[in-house]
Amino acid sequence: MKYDFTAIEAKWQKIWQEKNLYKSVTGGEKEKFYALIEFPYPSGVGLHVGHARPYTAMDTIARKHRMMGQNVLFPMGYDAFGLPTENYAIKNHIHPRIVTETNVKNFRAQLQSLGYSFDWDREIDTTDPKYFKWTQWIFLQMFKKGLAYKAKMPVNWCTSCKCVLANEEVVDNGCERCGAPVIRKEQSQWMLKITEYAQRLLDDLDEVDFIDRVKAQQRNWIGRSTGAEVRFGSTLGDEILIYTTRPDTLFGATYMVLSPEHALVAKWMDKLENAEAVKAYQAEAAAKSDFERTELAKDKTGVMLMGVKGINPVNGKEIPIFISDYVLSTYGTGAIMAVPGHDDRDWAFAKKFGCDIIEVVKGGNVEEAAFTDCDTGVMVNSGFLNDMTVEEAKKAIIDFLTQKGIGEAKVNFKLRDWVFSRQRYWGEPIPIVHCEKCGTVALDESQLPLLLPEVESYEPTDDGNSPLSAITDWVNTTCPCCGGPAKRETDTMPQWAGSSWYFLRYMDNHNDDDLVSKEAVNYWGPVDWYNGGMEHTTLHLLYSRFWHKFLYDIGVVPTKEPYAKRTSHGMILGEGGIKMSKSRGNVINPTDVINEYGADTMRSYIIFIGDFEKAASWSSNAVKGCKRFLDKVWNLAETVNDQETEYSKKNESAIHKTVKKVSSDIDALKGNTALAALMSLTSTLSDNGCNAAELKTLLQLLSPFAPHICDELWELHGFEGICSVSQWPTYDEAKCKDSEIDMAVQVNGKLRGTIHVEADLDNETVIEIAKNDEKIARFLEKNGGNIVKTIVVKNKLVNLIVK
RNA sequence: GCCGGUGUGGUGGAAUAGGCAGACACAAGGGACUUAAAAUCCCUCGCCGUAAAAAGCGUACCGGUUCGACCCCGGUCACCGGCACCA
Repeated sequence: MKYDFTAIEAKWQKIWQEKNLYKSVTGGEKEKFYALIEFPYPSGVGLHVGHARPYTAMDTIARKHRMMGQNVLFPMGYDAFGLPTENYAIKNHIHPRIVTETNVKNFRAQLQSLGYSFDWDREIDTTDPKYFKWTQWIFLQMFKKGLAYKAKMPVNWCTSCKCVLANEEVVDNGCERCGAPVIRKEQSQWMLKITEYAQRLLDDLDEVDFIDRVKAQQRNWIGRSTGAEVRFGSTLGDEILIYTTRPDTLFGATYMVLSPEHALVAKWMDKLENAEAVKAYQAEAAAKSDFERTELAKDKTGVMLMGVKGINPVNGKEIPIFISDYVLSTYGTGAIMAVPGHDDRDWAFAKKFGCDIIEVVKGGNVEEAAFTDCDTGVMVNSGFLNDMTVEEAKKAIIDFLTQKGIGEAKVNFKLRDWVFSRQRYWGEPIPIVHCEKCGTVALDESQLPLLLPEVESYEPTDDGNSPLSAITDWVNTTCPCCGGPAKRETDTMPQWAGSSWYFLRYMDNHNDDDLVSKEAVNYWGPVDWYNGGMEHTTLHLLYSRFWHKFLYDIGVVPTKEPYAKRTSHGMILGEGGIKMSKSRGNVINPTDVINEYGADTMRSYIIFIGDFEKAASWSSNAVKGCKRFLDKVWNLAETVNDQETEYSKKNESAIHKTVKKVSSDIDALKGNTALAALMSLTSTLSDNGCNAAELKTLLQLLSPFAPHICDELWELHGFEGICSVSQWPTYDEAKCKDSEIDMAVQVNGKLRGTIHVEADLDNETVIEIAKNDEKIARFLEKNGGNIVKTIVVKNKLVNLIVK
């Protein structure tokens, strides 16, 4: 019989579905295992091979854990709100809901054709009102706790999407999604106070098993720094609050810099002798895009404020004050003390503007360059701090500032609050109304979900308003508080909203009364293993940790962290290592591969392609290699016609070794070497002859990778039950050893031969055999010398040291 | 500049509690089967060298530790990812 993968795969996908084979039930005796992958955005293009990599890898893990007897939750859903759907809808005059439905249907079919063992009863869709009811509910809870607030502020505005972006969504000064330039725009926006959770988001990284690069990237993004806030005086009487990480260098502060937007500048404007120049600089800075502001980084610009001086609180010295855009209004206090002797930027600025440079830490030459790498230095020119180390001085100055009431220790974060509103149609409506009398009022929970109105046009507007603002029927409503006329909030939520909690909904997706039941979340939480893309590290992954901590605080979830473990996969590149793209025409469609070679080949190849964490390039030839392997397995199975239940002596150790290797490799995300081991085992069994017991184990080990062919061969050989839910084979450590082995023989650390010996011989015997080996003996004779030392690594090698 | 990572045959990649570098596969070459092709099977396949061996060289580069280093340590270079005037 031929290996007819098309028929086999259709047959088994149907059986799995009909039997609900991969259903997970909440509760029970079995140990739970919650495996999660990032749900896709169902775009019109369909599933990409880039999706297939993490999905297939996690499917092998889920399948193996299920076979090991665990209760596995492995769900799938759709993150379906978002701009591409909306843009497609606008262009083709189809409602985004219809577009979404079509795309989801297509995605589901593609996912099923790959044979993933999802529990399809738990499928979710973020655009389903039954789902986004709870997204809105969480927003309301945040609003009630003061974590969601509206603020007018400069925001990132994507010129193409006509919509604001979160800081996390700006990449290289462009839009993360479409790449169009991002400009700054003053606009009133909904914000979420993620900064309130900054310390906890940082601290709790210690408690989770995330790969290091994810942790490092999140730590970087949160950007904690410690230092002090210090109140400087001014000759106009106002206090100037600055933040510094180097309070020890306070005596070296020779000038101050305020950001151009700093409130004191406006306050002082009337009294400034050069108000015109100052205003001109402010206007110039405001007109600069973020891109220009960073482009010009090397050349410092600024204007001195004439008519006011700062007063250094530790020595009473009057120092000049500048405004310059190298000081950011959004970080710290928007004002700094400049210590040119020990900060590169201050040094560059001081040189250009002729400010004094004072050395306060010995060790460098501050006339040549700022001495910044000075942790081990000793203080000078610093009054009572003189002769202290930098570390001692930091402590002493903070004590001093605190005592005198002119400053205190302060922690700062780079993390900013999350800009949460979007001026687009296809997102969750924000369940808020604006009432002239009562102000900003939350909808009553009983009014959730707040549905999107039907509209004729979803076109975004240039004036910064959402398309919803034009739907007066919908906008005009009554205030839930006073019953008077009120207007609905017309901005919608960003795509990251629905994905910030979706893993909770999988646990209990049919619940109409709660976001998730206590029973379900206590049983399934936290996610045991979450795999996803590195590109989400400071977006979705951080946001969802934040939401989860909030839900923990209000008692909805029992754990501080949503995910116990996080791994990440590398990209799949096109043939020759070039990025896949439509314009290059090198995009691989999984469906084409499945049609030509079958899902099992597709799955095997995507696992075999290389190191899971690294980028890998597609190779059509290598796909054929995996097909050949499955053909070999098929052909091998055809040679088996006995009813044997024990492994043969000949194959025993090979089988045990392979069970061991495959078992550990799957959980180490090393499916590539697991498959290599299975290829070797298949060759061994082909050479030695294969009995039913051996075939059975081979099929079980291969099943997580290529489940269809294994279920089919299992059935053809009359094994009991279904292979993909059979019990995972075990191995005996003692039987993983060969009775005879090859050992390397080195002389002075260089390989000179090998000996074939019984395993586990004692050192003396091995050394004797090695010395008397023909090749070695000849070598020793030729090169002379006495053996002065011998090293034996058991069952591996002998090293003879000769002088 | 800061943080993280990577560097191994023609190619994808194996091998790290320091112990035979190149598993497994792709490509290439040779052979068998075939009227022929496809498929399949067998052999070769790091460099250099040889009739064949042997010897020599080889995991980005330089150096160190060790009986022994792709692996550990110090330094250098290249590339990839993230952040970036964050005081």
